[in-house]
Amino acid sequence: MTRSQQEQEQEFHAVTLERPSIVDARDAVADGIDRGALVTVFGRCTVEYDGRASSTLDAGDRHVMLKPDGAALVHTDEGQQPVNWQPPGCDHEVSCERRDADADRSDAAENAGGTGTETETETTGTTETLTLESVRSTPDERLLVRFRNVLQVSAFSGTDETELALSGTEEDLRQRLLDEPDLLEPGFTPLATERDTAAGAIDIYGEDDAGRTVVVELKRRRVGPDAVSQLRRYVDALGRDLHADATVRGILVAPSVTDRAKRLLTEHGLEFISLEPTAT
Amino acid sequence: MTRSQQEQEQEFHAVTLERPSIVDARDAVADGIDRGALVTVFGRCTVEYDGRASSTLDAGDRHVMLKPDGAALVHTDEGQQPVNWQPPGCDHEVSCERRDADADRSDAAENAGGTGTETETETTGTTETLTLESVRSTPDERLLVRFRNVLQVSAFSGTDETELALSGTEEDLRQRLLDEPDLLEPGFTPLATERDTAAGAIDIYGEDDAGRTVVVELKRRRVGPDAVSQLRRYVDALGRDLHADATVRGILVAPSVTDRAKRLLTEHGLEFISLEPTAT
DNA sequence: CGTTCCATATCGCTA
DNA sequence: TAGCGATGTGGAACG
Repeated sequence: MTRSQQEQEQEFHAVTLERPSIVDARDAVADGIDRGALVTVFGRCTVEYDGRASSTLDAGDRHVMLKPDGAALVHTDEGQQPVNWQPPGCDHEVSCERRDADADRSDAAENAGGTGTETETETTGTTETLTLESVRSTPDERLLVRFRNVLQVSAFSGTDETELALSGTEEDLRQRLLDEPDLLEPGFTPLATERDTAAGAIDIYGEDDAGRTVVVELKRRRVGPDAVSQLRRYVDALGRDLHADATVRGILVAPSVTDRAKRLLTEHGLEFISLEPTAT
Repeated sequence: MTRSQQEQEQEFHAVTLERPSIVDARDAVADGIDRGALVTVFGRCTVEYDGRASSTLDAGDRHVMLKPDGAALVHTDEGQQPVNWQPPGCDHEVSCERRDADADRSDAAENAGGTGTETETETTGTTETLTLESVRSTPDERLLVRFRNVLQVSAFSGTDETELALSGTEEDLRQRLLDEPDLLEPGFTPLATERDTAAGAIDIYGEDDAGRTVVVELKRRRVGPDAVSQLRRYVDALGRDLHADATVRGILVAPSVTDRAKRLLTEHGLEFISLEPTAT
């Protein structure tokens, strides 16, 4: 094995502790963070969040992931979304805390202090907690996870230089229409994309065969009222930007529209063309 | 230890395999899924998705989570969001596949078939893959993760009966305004919430001290043009629903607005009141 | 189921 | 950094 291969191998590994002590867990998490690893902790914990909003979560068994870019994720056994999280850019800190054994059940006891209740209880078995804290600024946000029981700590190292190749996006729909403008209507001529107006940028700006200005708003999927409002904003703004007498057509391009959106389109003299991001 | 405690203990545990064989990994994943555990796999894999859109991801080291509710998450070491995923409601399947060693680098070789290239290569060391597949319908979607190298498989069992307590939401802002209507303006009287119109439901519907109809749209944070359009839709719709001569005021309530939104408000004769979800 | 709208939305781009 | 709009948005409430 060459030196290069050794280094690569060294980068691709996992360290796992099962049922570690709180202190061992702390050391493993700290080491993983220091080495730029992706760290996971599974166990019984409470969660507190304060920042754009505030939340608390009582004790339960959850999976926590700390990423080297500063992101933090707390997952329960349900849902695609984490129950609590922190965006990339945070500083992760890990520590041990000696807490009142009742504190995790009721934060009312948080300020009780060492009043002799630090003995073990039959339900918790320990008064020590593994504390994970992820903090960032702009906006100021703080996530706090306290484990009273840790079943597993892991630190994963690896490489991922690849990029996702995705198709079926609004960008694909745009290319499809620019490649074949007649899909909108015969004689349509695209003149610009992302054309700026006082209300924002128009997806596709062009002219119809009669020389009338056309504003095209693209959506990759079935649309509701919000997309109609968006198109309307652009048509209004362009009408002001150009002469007051100029005729501006607004066309929504999407696979389909809801009934309410259809009504709004009609109400405001806007049009709809059914088109999907990829050819069927 | 009582029987009840034993059962509870049995529910809270983790099974971990480090550097398992592909076959052992398959068995551990299958067992975890069968037992309703949260299963994680870390290793070098490729990912394919097809459904609402389509995507492919070349080989890299990633963390995969399979939840008992059918959700699947593929995480790299960066970003809060998974690089690929599947929503709850999927069926997870796990299997071993014998594949052409080059197949994971280029799917062009996928249909090559057994043409004698199944010998091990120096870079992969094996031609077997651990394949995770998560499928659902409505819409038809399929996620396929193929591991060439598995560093860890874990299956976590636990309980989480708690619910998140969250504050600082739009609902809090609504309650704040309903409790103290003068925060909007002296003499404001709320008459209904979620009042339905042809354009959708109004957050708060009421009257000012002069008996004029008031439409209030709430946002928990700083708003842009979309919120103004939304308010405008409701005001327009209510104007049609009521008599044509009725005066309808539209008031946007949020912590702050962007310049462009401010301009749109003025353009359409709408108003703005600065208010946050929670008292400062 | 589909529709509608909120979200600690997140993410990428641009001025 | 803030604004703006897309997202395989996800999720809940409602019809």
